[in-house]
Parts: sequence; C-alpha cells; structure tokens
Amino acid sequence: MPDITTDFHDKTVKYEELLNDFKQLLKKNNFKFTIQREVILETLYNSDEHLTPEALHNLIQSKYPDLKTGIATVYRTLSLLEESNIVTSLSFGAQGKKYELGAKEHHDHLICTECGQITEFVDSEIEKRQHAITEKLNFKMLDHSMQIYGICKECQEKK
Amino acid sequence: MPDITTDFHDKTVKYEELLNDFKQLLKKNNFKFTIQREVILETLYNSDEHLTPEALHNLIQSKYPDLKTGIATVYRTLSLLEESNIVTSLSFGAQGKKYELGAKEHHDHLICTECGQITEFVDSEIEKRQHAITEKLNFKMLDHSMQIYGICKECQEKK
DNA sequence: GTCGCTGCAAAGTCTTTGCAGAGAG
DNA sequence: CTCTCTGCAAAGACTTTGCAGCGAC
Repeated sequence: MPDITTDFHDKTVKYEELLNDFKQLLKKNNFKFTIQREVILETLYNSDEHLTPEALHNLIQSKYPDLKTGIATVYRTLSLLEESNIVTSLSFGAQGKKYELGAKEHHDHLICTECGQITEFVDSEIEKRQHAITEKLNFKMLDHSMQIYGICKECQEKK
Repeated sequence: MPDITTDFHDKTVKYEELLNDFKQLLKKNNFKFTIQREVILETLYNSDEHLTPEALHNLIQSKYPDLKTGIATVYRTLSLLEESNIVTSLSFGAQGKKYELGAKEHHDHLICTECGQITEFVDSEIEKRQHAITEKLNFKMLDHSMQIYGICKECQEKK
C-alpha cells in the first residue's frame, strides 16, 4: 500500500506571493487594501488549523489588540476571500463553518464528529482514480473535495 | 478498470426493518412512538436527497397537511435520529446542515458547474482506498462525501 | 392516569446588513 | 476629494428551549 501523507504543512506559496495576488485582485475590482484585510490573510496563512470566523477574530484580537477588528469585517473578508478562491470553507455539524487557505497542496479531510478535529491527508491513489473516473465519463474535472466523517483515535479511546 | 456504477437507488434496508429498529430503540429508552416521528423517518426514507430540516419540514407539510408538524419537532427528531446513528448529517459549503438516512449506500457526486446537473456514482476502488486509509490512521469511518466539480459532457459539447 | 411529546412562541446563536465616520487611492 | 471599508448595533436566519395541553402506553 502506498504511503498516505498526513503532514505537509510546508507552504507551497510564499506569503509575499499570496499577498501580491491578493493586492492585484483587489486592485482589479476597485477594492481597497486595508490593514484589516492584510491581518486576516496573514493570520490565516500562519495558522495550520481550520478556523471558525470567531476563532480567527479572537486570534486577531489577541495578536493586534490595538486594531479592534470587528467580527463583521472578519465575515466580510472571509466571504471575499472565498469568492476569490483564496480560502475554502468546510462546515460540519454543530461546530459551524471553518476556513482555511486554499494555497496549500490539495488535500482531503478526516473529520471527527465527536471533537471536531480535522486531519488532512493526501492520497495519490484516490487522486488517480478520480482522474480515471472523470475521463471515462467525459467529465472535465476542475476541482474536487472529499470529507470522511467518523471518530478519531483519541475519541475512540476515551469511550 | 473496474466498473463505475452511476445508478444505485435500491434501498439496502427495507422500511419495515428500519421502522422496527426505530421502535425498539424508542422502547429501550422509554421514548414514545408518535405519528410525527414515524412521518419524519418515512419521509427521510423516501427521499433520495440530503434534506435540510426546513426542506424536510416543507415536504412533510405538503404531504400531510392535516398533521401540522412543527419545525421544532423536526429538529428534535433529527437530533434523536442522529444520536442514534439512524441518520447522519453533513454540511456542504454554504448550504447548511443536511440530513440523510445512514442506511443507504454511500455515494459521491459529480457536479457540473455550468448546468448544475448532479450525477451520483459509486466507485468501489475509492471506497476500498478510504477504508484502507481510515484503518491505517485508526479512524472509525462513519460516513464520507466526495464532490467532483467540473463540466459535464453535454456542456462541453455545447461550446 | 402518568409522563413523555407536541406546537407555539420566545430566547439563543451565528451571520449579515445599514449607517455614519474613517481612511485608501 | 471620492468612494470603499470599518466598527457598531440592529436585523435576519437558523436552531433550541420553556411551557401548557395532548396523547402513547
């Protein structure tokens, strides 16, 4: 059985690059580059976790207490980033929507329905198989997402 | 390459069986078997889609207009069914929480971003691979969902 | 008859929106 | 300067809860 990769948090995109793309996007749409938008992007970039809007807001507040970023701005910026395909969102169960940067390597998610923990993995066999399927069905694949729901090792042991 | 199955709407569990399991579960916990609970289970059973609580409520209202089932009861029953592992809930993107019976076969989705058509498919290779992955990572799989986004054959030909 | 269940409405959450002042270009 | 963006608070959407009467057992 080929290896499954579960840790690959090297950024495939440098922050400078990401920031530049974001700035260009803003310019193209006549939007403005604000300190709040930068801080949100940067915080997402430096987090290895999937963040809820509230968690992101808390992180920003503790890191930049003087900025008083409003939760509404976090929501607005996340929507903007999601529409622009810079971040993607996942949501599940009672825990609400969680966001992560899309600039990382493509990966799938193992989601624990007990504790909400999300583990990422990449499996080249599944990727290959997806290509084979779409080819056979004459479907031109643009993107995909996969989530596996269940109970993680830790939560099983707790019981 | 093994076959890909794209139609598979047979139920793997008979309704009578499911209903009996549900009744037993209720009895075991000193809960009561009510017409509302039956209607909710039956409507879920007869739907091939993932339903939001609201959609389920609407379906029930139009099918049984005399029953006046409250939305609160739908929420309460869904929680009960989910705790009992009779239904599972998933949330895809922005659309909120959706429920489906856990008794059905797993399936994945090909979603055309041009025309919105959704094709369901099952691929035993991917299923096998998922089991292998979760086993290796000591994760107890309960459910999974996969979406492949792209352009379907018909829409490609139109261009 | 008992005690859980239901519908209703009120109360919570989470997210979005309206607005007036602040700030980027 | 102009016109977007922001924080705030209010509004909206979705979900849960309290309660009094109803109904399964």
